[in-house]
Amino acid sequence: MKRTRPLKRKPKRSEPKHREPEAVDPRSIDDDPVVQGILTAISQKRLKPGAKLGEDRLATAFGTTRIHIRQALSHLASRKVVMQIPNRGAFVYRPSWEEAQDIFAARRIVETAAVSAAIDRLDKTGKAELKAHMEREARHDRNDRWASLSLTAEFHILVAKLAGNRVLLEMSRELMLRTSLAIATFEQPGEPDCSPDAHPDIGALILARDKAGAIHAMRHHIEEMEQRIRPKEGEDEVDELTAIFREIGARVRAGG
Amino acid sequence: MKRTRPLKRKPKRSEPKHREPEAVDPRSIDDDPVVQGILTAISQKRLKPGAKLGEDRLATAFGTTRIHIRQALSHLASRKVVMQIPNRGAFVYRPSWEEAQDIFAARRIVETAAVSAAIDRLDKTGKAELKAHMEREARHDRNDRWASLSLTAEFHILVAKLAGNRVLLEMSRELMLRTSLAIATFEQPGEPDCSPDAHPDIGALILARDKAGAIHAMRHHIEEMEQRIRPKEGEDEVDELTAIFREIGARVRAGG
DNA sequence: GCGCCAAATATTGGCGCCAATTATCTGTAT
DNA sequence: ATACAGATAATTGGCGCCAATATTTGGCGC
Repeated sequence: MKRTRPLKRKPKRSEPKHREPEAVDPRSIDDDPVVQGILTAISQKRLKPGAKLGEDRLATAFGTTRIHIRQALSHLASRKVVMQIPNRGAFVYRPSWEEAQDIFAARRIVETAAVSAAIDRLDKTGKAELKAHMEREARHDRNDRWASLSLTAEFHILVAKLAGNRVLLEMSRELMLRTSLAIATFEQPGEPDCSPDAHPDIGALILARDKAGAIHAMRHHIEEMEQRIRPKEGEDEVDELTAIFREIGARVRAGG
Repeated sequence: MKRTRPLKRKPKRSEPKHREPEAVDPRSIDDDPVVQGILTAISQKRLKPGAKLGEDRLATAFGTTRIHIRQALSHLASRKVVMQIPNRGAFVYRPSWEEAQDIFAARRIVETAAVSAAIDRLDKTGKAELKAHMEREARHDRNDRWASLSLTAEFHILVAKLAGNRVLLEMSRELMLRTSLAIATFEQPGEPDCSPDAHPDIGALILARDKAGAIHAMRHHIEEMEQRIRPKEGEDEVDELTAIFREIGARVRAGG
């Protein structure tokens, strides 16, 4: 009973009728700190596939309640980022070898199409964004593994954004995440995810509006990534989560 | 739990070394009856975009509890099939005009690639499945609108299945659903979703392994669907009850 | 009659408790 | 020492209750 008069934004209330779900801010669960935290932890490979995501542990780490955690986990399960097993809990999703290959194949399809569309509708703003990203990627510290991973993902997301299709952008985001899981599951130790020189090449070809060349470069780039993973048989992961979540939870509480 | 039991403490308990979640039943929430019910109701256009999905009503309708309904609704919200607004409830998702166009553009990308892959790996089983579906579609009752809609969707899903990529298949399923919502939102009354002759043509071209022809036919087919929708300005969406009562009132006034 | 304001109602959101299930630990026998 | 079995702790799943918010209804003034 504190805000008796929030004063709706538009005085255009011609309809005394009710049913209008529009005109409300669609704050999604994607903006949830827990979801964001787990997502970044996964994309930065700080959470390994198969790791257990206990509800109580996450709740104390993020400083929220268990119900909130459950909502976040079931959302991530719907996006196939975590795997929920009845009465056992939630685990970071571990794709099969076939699924990993399918993810890369899907990325070849989606991202080559994104390159094509991005070139078609490339304008001044898009060129500036692309150049700015290439600057950042050229200048970044290659020894900082987390920054490298973030920049790598951002490049592909930026290309999808330049394509101007929000549905395609969503699909690219999902595929990027699942690629992280696929690579984390099947990578050979010590190798980077992307070859460092691929992104400048692709970016330059996009800026030059060389559609065939850019598409070929992107396809080749994704194939190169795919060839760095190998099927593997059995391995058990060790639980190292407490420290990670403690740190992430502290950062979230601090308001980072 | 932190200090719920100060009586007996055995801190000797080690960290839970979790078993690898393999060899468990992968029963997902997609198999949930509520999710399936809402999904089929939407794809059959029995639930219109913007319709309110009240928890209590759904709970009594499906004969289950409210918590179960909430899980199903949040899952569907993660898949962008329903829209959840805080403190207001869940509604059938209503895409914007731009999103509807993006959905069709994404389908052109994904489904032409699916056609290509399907032709590449077409084998005896695939040919048989395709022929069987074409038989069913040729023989079905065109006046049964729900059956027509189901068969239409099944054709596109079958092509995605023949492509042999599960990730691509998931994406096609999502796009089919969202297409249903886009068409239901922006369709002109009285027109069918798919032109009736398009599927046999595409199927025949796939069976003939005419890759360029099949891709072109699929792209044209999707463009044809897209051209049947129009943006609507006067968004005065009259809700169902007022429409019914308006009609009844008119009839009463006319007939005495 | 029309439009705005306030009480009443309905619906959603969240938290605590307890049952069900799983995983772990301990004890005993081979 | 290993293996099996029972007991016990920990974790997840589900339900009821109650607060918070939105929607509808009723009332008042113009």
